[in-house]
This record gives sequence, C-alpha cells and structure tokens, in this order.
Amino acid sequence: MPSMKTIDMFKALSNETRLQILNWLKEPDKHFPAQGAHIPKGVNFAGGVCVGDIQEKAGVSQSTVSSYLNMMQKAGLLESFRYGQWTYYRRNEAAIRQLAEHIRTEL
Amino acid sequence: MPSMKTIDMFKALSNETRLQILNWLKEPDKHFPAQGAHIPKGVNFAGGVCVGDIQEKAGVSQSTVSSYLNMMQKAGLLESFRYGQWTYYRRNEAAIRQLAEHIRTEL
DNA sequence: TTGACATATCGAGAATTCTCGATATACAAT
DNA sequence: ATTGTATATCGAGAATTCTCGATATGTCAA
Repeated sequence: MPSMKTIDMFKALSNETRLQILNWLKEPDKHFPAQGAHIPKGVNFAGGVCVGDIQEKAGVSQSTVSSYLNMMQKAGLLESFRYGQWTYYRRNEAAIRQLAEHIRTEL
Repeated sequence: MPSMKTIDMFKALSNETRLQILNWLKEPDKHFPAQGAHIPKGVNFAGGVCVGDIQEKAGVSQSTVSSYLNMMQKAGLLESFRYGQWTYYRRNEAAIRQLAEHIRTEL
C-alpha cells in the first residue's frame, strides 16, 4: 500500500510550473531578488523566498501560485515560514532525497 | 526546462492502481501465475506479465488496465513485448533508476 | 472460414485539476 | 482608525483524468 503522501508528491510534480518553482528554489540567489529584508535577526530560514517574488517569476496569478505552494508544502516538498505579512517557502531537501530513495528502492 | 517525459512519469505515478501494478511487477513470480506459456523458446522477456493477469489482480476493467499499461509504457516506466495475442509487460528498471537519480540531482 | 480469445481503441459521463478574478484575512504604517 | 500590502481562500468555467461498457483488431484453433 503506497502511502498517500507519495502520491501527493507525484501529483505535485506533475505540472511544469511547479517543477520550475522547485528548480528555481535550488538556487534562490540566482533566480530571485535578495530575500529576508523583513525577517528579524535570530530567525534562521535561509533559502526561503516570498510568495510575491515566486509569483512574478512564474508568471501565473497570485492565487494560483499560492495554492501551488500550499500544495507542494502539504505534499512535503516545500517548507514554509511566515513572518508578518510575508510567507517564505524553501525546498525540503530531506523529503526530496527520501523520495528519490523511495523510488530507487521501493517503487 | 523539465522534459515532458519526466512529467509523464510523474503523472503515471500519480495513481494508486498504477503504483500497485508497478510494485507487483517487482516480483512477478510472487504476485502472478507463471507466465510465458505462450512465449516461444529463444525469446527472452523474463519478468513479463500478460495484460489479463494484471487486470484480474488489479480489479479494474480490461480497457482501464490496458490504457494504464500503455500510459506507463509511453512514460518509459514499463516495456512491453507482444507474442501472438498476448502482450507482456515488465518494469523498465533502468528508467526507474534514472528517475530516482534525476530527482536526487536535478529536480 | 468460423469461432473463441487477448488486447486495443472508442465514446461518454463522473470526478478531479487547472487557473483565474474577486474577496477575505492578517499585518504594517500613517 | 484608515490605508496599503502580502498572502490565503472562495467560486467558477475550462481542461484533463478516471473509468467504464461497447466495439474493433489481431491471432489462434478447429
């Protein structure tokens, strides 16, 4: 019985725009403006990018990118951190590695 | 630009029944009746299972299983061999390994 | 040739996904 | 308090996927 979460991951990965976002988030500095202007000192969420910047780059509507990011997070591919009015998303590298491992050994 | 084939793989993997089939085909002897009664000597397609046996085990209609298998083959997850009226399907282990590797290094 | 069987393809209705604009919520600044 | 900004949620129409039964195609056996 394959876990539902695995299927949710595959569904989340079955869309070009979402794949792009995941890929851009591999090198946030390269693809997005500098982040964290609104994150207070002492908070550690390196590599996170706010929704607005992702939306602009992806070229889809704000509501679409919001639900995409939410979907990817529910699937475990992303993790998020909210500070004030901003929500920052970044890759969940451990989960992605585990997915690769799952495919290699258990699929 | 993620290849279309990668997305097709993820789509093919986004369904419980198809995941089950892929998993059963890991150990065909364990999950299906003995195969190859109709495969002539000299033809080598070890691990292949015919559509009818997969259909019975999966418990979906014949047309559904046929299109599932076709879809998985087009995505590269399965390979098929037709002998007479029978079509045998088996896993494409190389492609599955490559998918894991792709996720690990390029996703 | 005829009949039986394995699989593929077709057509369709139901369910899900995609994607948007509009609106709501939550917080910041004035 | 009011306004502005960032994000989330809602509602809906279009597109896609799911899954079936019916039918077509190809092959084997009698």
